[in-house]
Formats: sequence, structure tokens, C-alpha cells
Amino acid sequence: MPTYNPKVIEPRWQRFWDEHKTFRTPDDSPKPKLYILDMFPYPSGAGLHVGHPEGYTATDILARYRRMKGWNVLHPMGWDAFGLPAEQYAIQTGTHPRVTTQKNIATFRRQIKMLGFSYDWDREVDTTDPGYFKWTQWIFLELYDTWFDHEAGRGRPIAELPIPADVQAQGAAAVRAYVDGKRLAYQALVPVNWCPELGTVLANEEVIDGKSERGGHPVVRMPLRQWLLRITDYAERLLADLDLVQWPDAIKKMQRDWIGRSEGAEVDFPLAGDNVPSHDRQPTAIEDQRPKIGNHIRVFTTRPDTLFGATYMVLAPEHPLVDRITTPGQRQAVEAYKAETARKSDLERTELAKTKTGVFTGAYALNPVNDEPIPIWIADYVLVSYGTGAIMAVPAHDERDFEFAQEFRLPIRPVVRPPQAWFRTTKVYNVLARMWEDKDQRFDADRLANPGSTVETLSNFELAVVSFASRMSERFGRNSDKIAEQLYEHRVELFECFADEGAAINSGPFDGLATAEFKRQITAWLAEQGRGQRKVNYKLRDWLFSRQRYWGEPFPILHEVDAAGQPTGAVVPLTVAELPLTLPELEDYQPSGKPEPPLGKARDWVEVTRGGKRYLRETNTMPQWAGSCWYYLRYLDPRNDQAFADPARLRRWLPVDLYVGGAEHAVLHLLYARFWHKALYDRGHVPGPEPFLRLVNQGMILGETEYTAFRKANQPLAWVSAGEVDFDGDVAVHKKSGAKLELVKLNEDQIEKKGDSFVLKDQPSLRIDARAYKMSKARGNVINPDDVVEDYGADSLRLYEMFMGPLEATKPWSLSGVEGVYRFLNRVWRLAVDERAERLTLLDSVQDVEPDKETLRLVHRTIQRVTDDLEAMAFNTAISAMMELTNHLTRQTVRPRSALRTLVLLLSPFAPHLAEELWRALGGHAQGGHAQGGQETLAYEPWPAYDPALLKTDTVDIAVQINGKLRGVVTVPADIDAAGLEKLALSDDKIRGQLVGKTVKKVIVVPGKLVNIVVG
RNA sequence: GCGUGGUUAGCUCAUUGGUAGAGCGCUAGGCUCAGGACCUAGAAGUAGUGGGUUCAACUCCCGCACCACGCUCCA
Repeated sequence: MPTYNPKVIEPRWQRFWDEHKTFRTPDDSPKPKLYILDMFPYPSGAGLHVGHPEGYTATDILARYRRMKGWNVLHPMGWDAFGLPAEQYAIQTGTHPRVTTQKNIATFRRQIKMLGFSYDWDREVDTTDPGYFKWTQWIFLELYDTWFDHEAGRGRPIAELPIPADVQAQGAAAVRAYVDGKRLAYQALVPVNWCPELGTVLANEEVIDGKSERGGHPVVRMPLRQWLLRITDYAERLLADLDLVQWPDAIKKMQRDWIGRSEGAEVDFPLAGDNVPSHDRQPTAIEDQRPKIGNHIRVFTTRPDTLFGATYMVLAPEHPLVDRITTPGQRQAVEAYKAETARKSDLERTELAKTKTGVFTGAYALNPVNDEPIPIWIADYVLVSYGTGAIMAVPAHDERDFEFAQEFRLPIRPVVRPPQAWFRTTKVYNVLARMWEDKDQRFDADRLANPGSTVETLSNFELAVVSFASRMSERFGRNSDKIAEQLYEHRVELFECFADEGAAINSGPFDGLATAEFKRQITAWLAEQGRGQRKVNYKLRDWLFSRQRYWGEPFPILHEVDAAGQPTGAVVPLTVAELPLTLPELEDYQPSGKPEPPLGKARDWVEVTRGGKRYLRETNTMPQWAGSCWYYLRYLDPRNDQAFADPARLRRWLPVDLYVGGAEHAVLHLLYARFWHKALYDRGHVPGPEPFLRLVNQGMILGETEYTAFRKANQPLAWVSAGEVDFDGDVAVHKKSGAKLELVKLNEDQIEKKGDSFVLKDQPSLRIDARAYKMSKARGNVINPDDVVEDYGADSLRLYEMFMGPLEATKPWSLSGVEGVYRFLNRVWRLAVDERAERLTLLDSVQDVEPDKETLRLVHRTIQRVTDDLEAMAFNTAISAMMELTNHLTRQTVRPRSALRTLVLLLSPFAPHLAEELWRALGGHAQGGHAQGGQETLAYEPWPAYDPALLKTDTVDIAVQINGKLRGVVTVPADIDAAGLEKLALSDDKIRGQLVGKTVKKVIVVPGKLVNIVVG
């Protein structure tokens, strides 16, 4: 056993930590608290991936480090175990998802424990455990019981919702509808992303380019009754409170973009003519989700200052007004266009956006600022889901409207005068400049007067500019700025679209106003006239919260039915005492192929009679996000069956001090969790407004770098250089010929670096492709952590994952890198242990002596570097520092025990098994007796401290530059002053020789660093 | 198309505007029957590219190229 054998020591220490509950976290410790959280995994059937241990190792290192620094660290782990794969497996095999899930959890738990993480396993949670989802359901009921008071800016109990008198007057049903329309959890008939393949609807966020995020199945849109969560009510606070957290700027930006706040105005354009039905009915609560219907078209604009430039309007093809306003003559064209749009997937709608399409409805609206009739079109570049689903088009000042107007020859009216700087970048300005110069007489007035001579030398564009400019020059001379301005006002079609801010023109009484001021005034005017109002719009949509699946949390909701079995619309929530509502057992999990949830098959479960009334249970289930929205709260009190967590514990541990996970959750999970947290906060259940104080995203780990050469198919010698190839990782195409090329995978020893690319060793003129790819089964480059642990041990895997590079970076896996850190751990082992001994014995060279000066300095320097690097989460450089110290100590024939003990403590958060073993060999704790785990573990040893006085050296090497070029190095006492340093540098033989015959103009002295002599 | 981050030794990365470094890998020698491991020594750099600021630029500013990630008709 004297050689380093992770297979023996790692399981032994894991058992030790388990049996002694070394990492159990007391809730009542006097030490300062620290909550270090990992994003818990979805336990898939494929087992742990090397990406998981990356973040988990980083947090484990910090947790272990902080414990040694005297903090009471909460570091838990659990399972996000509801979700599609287990259910898909059930459909295929008939195995209950619970069985599959428990099996997968067992695998994940084994794999994670095998890596020696210091979790408090007494706090393990599982989102599929009824004891857990009881409280997921409870939180849903809290949301159901909450409305958002926009005046107060916070959620309040539904009992406090004021009911308007006119609603009250309409009776109980109206009041119920009104209240239900205000709840944070509400039902609506909404167009959903129905995925026939998966048998479920998906959230917008789960649909990418018209396909499901998981599996890439096609998605179609259809209306369905759904549960939604009113996250949009919290948009403002979700945005503002980003200022309260220490997250990467990139993630904050992604959340801001996702919320997509824009300020502007809603403006009503009255419909012109008599093609509008005069009756106007109250929209129902469900219709309230859709654009307003009335005798006007309501639009949202961020540029109300351009209202005078609105020359047409566009409705989304799905806009409810379309059918009502379309004139008989246009109906056929409109219907055809609508059908065409409906056929297109979202992907096609955006990809084919190169040329704008649309159809005139035949109807007109009146511009509210000047009562001018403008045509109403439909076009798919207007989205029904954003704003009001309708726009006013200002082609002069909006790129999309500009393109559309050009396509359909609609009028363009400039209402904003661009600044001079912009004019100077235009083609018009360029023509004007050439016209004044007129080197080649092309713009000569006499020749212009004679049409025959100009046609072939001037383009139509030039001709238009020139003819207008020559008239203008009577008034403005050769002032291009003035003339361009005039041209813009009268011949705007000669310009590109200008979408920025400027001064108002062609806007009646508002002419001359700057954009910002114009916006203020026109918005006030619109409000006064009852034609519009200030409006803040969000890209964020309400959160579609139901899934037509089996393996998810059932909604704790009953729908009342009448004697005929038809729903009355009344909804009754379960009481807390009735929770958890568990899933019924099913015979089969096969989706029906229709959007009816599988739970509907469990009739006994669905049909409920209470108090003489009949009810049906809600058969939708919650999405996977639900359980992960609040798991960090449950860790604080995982077995509590009276509350989701004890308030005192919530106060003690929140917020999470550090949250580490993949950037793929940058928007969805983190936004949803923040939303729930804020709702809970408003209802007084959690102590602060934000759940996660600090967030760090680990980067992705790619497969090993692959080297690929290309050659023409069936021509073994017809190589093609990588520069001439379009290669996406799978298919290579010859740029010139368009021919598909054959790929040849190369080994590292077949290639070499030449310049900034790799070439074939045998044929150095042939460049090859070198890149690393995402790990995937299809590519066959997946690394299994089990294999790495089997071959090198958990400590090597941990250390390597941290040594690969900065935590946040994307980086390729390298087997030789793993071997490198494994050899490093072997060297550390051999620093202390006699490999030839039968039992664990220290080498004779390990002695109780004072370290020499250099060793002592290096030890303290290493403590400083490792400590600073840990604070900065720069694990890779910390490891590098320990390697340097190890290499130094290896060279010593006498190794001071104290130096080794320090190294072992520094290394212990990274490679805890090896460190524990060596710590024990080196004598363990001097006094003995620890609060937790006894004296036999180093887990609570004080972290080494360094003495700044010991970091200093007696002498330093100073660079001497002449005119900024290094010309010599002088060794001087470390504490020399500037004057002394200058004198020493100037008197250095080498430097004196260089200065012969030159005048010293200036000497720059930076004590401790360098001397720069500037000569003439 | 827009935004963010990046480009330093073969690889992965360090480098408060002041002498370009580390680890791994590589090469040679030692040890070994040999290989591996180990020990010793060594080579390896126009800091992507072009400008600017400065006594001095890898570092600050601007342009370009390439890579990664995010957003993408959001009115």
C-alpha cells in the first residue's frame, strides 16, 4: 500500500466522512453562515457526465476551504427528477417512471459520492418525493391566492383584492371571473406550442426554430385551455432587482433582453368608413389575453414622435380585426395570405424574411394626429404575440417598414431630420461632393441641359440628386449640409432609412422638437384627447405552466361540473390538509395523440364528490421547472411537514451566497426561480427579494481536440487544404467545386504546427482542421467519469477538471492532461511516503527541521497564491502554484514536516482523499479534539496563514532599459531608494558602455521594477 | 445583422502600463535488460493583424480578421 493508490484510500475516506457525518451542517452554529449551492442535476439514464463534476468540484473546493476558514457552510445536493425521459421510457417499456427515476437517482448518488464531495447528505431532496412536491403544490396555491397590486408594486392576498362596484353589481359569477382574472396563476385559452411527437405543449422557451428543444420534433400552434403564471406582473422588479445581485454582466444582459422592456405609447387609430360593425362587446377574460377589439386599431410604438410619418398600418395576419375589416374585394387575397402564414413555421417566417410580404385589406384607418386616412395591410412581419399585434408603419424611420414600403411602393414621409453626421455618410452627400468637384465634367450644367449627352454618364440616382441640387444651389450655394437636409425633406426616397433620433419635421405644431421632448408632448396630447397613453411593453410573456404529461406534479385544483358532467367554470383549490395530491397509478402512459393529458384516463382519481357537488381534478401536470424553482429553500429544512421550511432557518441561511451551474439556465430557470421567490417574498414567506446573491457559470467541457484532413472522394492522394474547405464538423465541402470531401481523422503524431495552423507532417503544405466538439453520443467523444475514476481516481478527476482552465471557459478534454495531474499527485505522495515500505511510513527525508529561507519564502508565497486564487475562484492557477512548490520540495533532500503539512492542507480542498491520508501520516492534528469528525480529519483544520514579512527577498533584479529597450539587469538591495537605484543603474558597466557618446535626457525610475534611461 | 467574451510556447492558461512566466507536453542525458515511472538538464514566443497614445504597450484607445456564446422582424 505504500504507493499512491486512490482505489484504496478514496473509498475508505468516503466511508469515514459518511460514518462520522463529517459534513453535517448544524443550523445553530455560532460560526458565520455560507450557503454554497450547485444546480442540482436531472438524473438521466445516461449517468453522470464530466460536465457535472466541473461545477460540483469548484463549489466543493470552496466549501471545504471556507470550513477551514471557520465558516458554517451549507452545501447540499438533490435531484430534479420529474421530466420527460423517464416518462418516454415508461411509454416504451411499461416501467413506472418512479422506478426508472429511483434507479437513476441511485446511480447519480453513487457517482457523486464516488467523487468525494462534502455534501450534507442529510439534506438531500428529490422533487418527485410527495414530501417535497406537497410544497411545490402549496406554493402553486399561494400563487393562485395572490394578485399583483400594480400601485403598490407587489403581490397581495386575493382576499384583499378590491372588487369594482359595477362588477359586484353583475353578481357572483362576474365577481368570480374578475377575481380569477387577477390571480398570479390563471387559466386561459391560448395558442400553445403543441408537439404531437412528445404529446405535450411546450413553453415558448422550449421551442427553438419551430422545433422542440428536446428531440427537435416539429411543433404546431393551436389554442388550448392552459394554466399560466403571471410573471409579466413581476417584469419590472425582475429587471430592477438585477442590480441587487452579483451575477456576470452577460447573464444579467441576457435576462434584461429576455424581459425586453420598452417604453412608448399605445395609440388608437379609428377605423375609417362604415365597414366596421358598430356593436362592441365586452371581451371575456380569456379573450382579454388577445389584442383589443373595438372601433379602432390599437398599436404600440416606441416612437410616438413619428406619428405624422405613419403612412399605413399593418396587422398581424392572426389579428382578430382582420376578418371584420377586410373588404369583399380583398377577401380572397387576405384569406390566401392568412392560410399561407399559418402553414409557415416560425422558422420559415423569420428565415424567409429577406423580402417582406403582405396584403392590403381594403380598409383604412385615420391617423389620430391629423385624421388622414391610411391603408391597413396585413403582413407576417408583425407578430400577434407582441404589443397589440398591430403597428403603425413609419417607413422613413423604421427599417422593417421601410423595406415593406419599398416592396409595395407605399409612401415614405420623413418626420425626423437626421443630424449632419448622418447625412455625411449618405450616398447623396457623396454625389454632392463629386458634383462640386466635377473633375471629369460629368456634372457640367450645359451638358445636363442637353439630355442626350448625360444619359450614359449619370445614373438615375445621380441625375435626381444633381437636378434637385442645382435648383437648391440658388438658395444655398454649395452648402452640401443644407442641400442634403432639403433633399431629405422633399426627396426622402433618395436616402436609406434613418431610425435614430433627430429634430421633428413635417409634424405640424411639433416641428423642430427633439425626439425625446416630442415623445413627452405627443404622449401627453394623446392622453388628453383620449387617443392614447404612455405604455411600457415587455417581450416577456406569461409563463405557460401546464403540461399534458404524466410524470409531473399534479395541480391541486378541482373543476366543478354540473349534473350533465359539464364544467361550470368554477374552480376549487385543495386545502393544505389535502396535500400532497399524488399521481394515480396508470395502466399505460401512452399519449393519446390529442392534447388530452394521460391523467384523464384515471377516472377514479379524476372524479371527486365533495359536499354533494361533483368535481373533476385538473389533469394537466406542472412543468419540470416547478420543482427546481424552490429547491434551494427546501434544503434548509428538508423534512419539515408543517411548512416548506422553518422561517427561522430561512432567515438564517438566505440568500444563497454562491450559485454555480451551466449557462444554459441563464434565462429560464433563473428567471422562474426569481419570480417565485419574489411572490413568496411579497406574501411574507422568505426574508429577502432575491434568492441567489452571487452566480457563476461554469463553461462547457468539449471532447478531445480532433484533427481532420480532407481529400476528394475516392482519390486517396488528392488532398485539399483546410483553407479551401467549408467544414461544419460533419460534412466538408470544397469551396471551389462544391464537391463533398472525404474526411480523414489524424493522430497528434501525424501533424505539426506551422505558422498559425496545423499541417500534415508528411506534407507540410497541406493545412488541416483542428477543433474540439461538444461531447455527444453520435460523435463518440463522451468521457465517462466512472472510467476516469477507475483509471486515475477521484482526486485526479477533480484536480484535472479544475486545472483545465478558468471555470467559466469552454475547454477541451485531454487525456494526457489527466495523466499530468495524476503524476503530480504521485509526486506529492512521494514527497512524504516511503514507497518501498510495507505499511504507510514516512520517508527519512521528512524531518522536524526549520525550513531554509528559500523554502520558507516559497511556502508562504504558495499560501498567498492559493488563498488569493481560491477567493477569486481561479482554481487552475492555484493548482499551478502548488505544483511549483511540490517541484521545489522534490528537489530537497531534507523536507521539513511543517512545509509538507502546509502543502497538504492547501491541497486538501482539491484532492481531499489524498490530503486526508497524508495528513494522518504526517501526524494529523497536533492537539486533537474537533467539533465534527474528530481529530482524524483535516476538514476543520485552520487554513494556513502566510506572513507577509516572509514573502520579501533581500535583493531584487532590476531591469535597466535604454529608450524602453532592455539593455541590462542589475541586482540591488530590495529596499534601495529611487536615487540610489538610479545611481547604481547608471554606473553599471554594461550600461555605461551603451551610453558612451549619448546625452541622457531623462531617467525614469520605478523602485523595485526598472530604470529607463531616455537618451537623445 | 446586433451584442458579449476571447486570440500570449505544441496544449491549457498566468502576466496592478515597467525584465513575457507556470503546469502539462516535447527533446537530451541519467536510472532500467527494456519500456513505463522517476531524477537532471534543455529547447521552445514578431503576444491574431494594422494603426494610435506613452519615456515604456501583451496590458490603454481605434480599425480589421478569426473563434465561442447569446439575441435576431419585439414595433
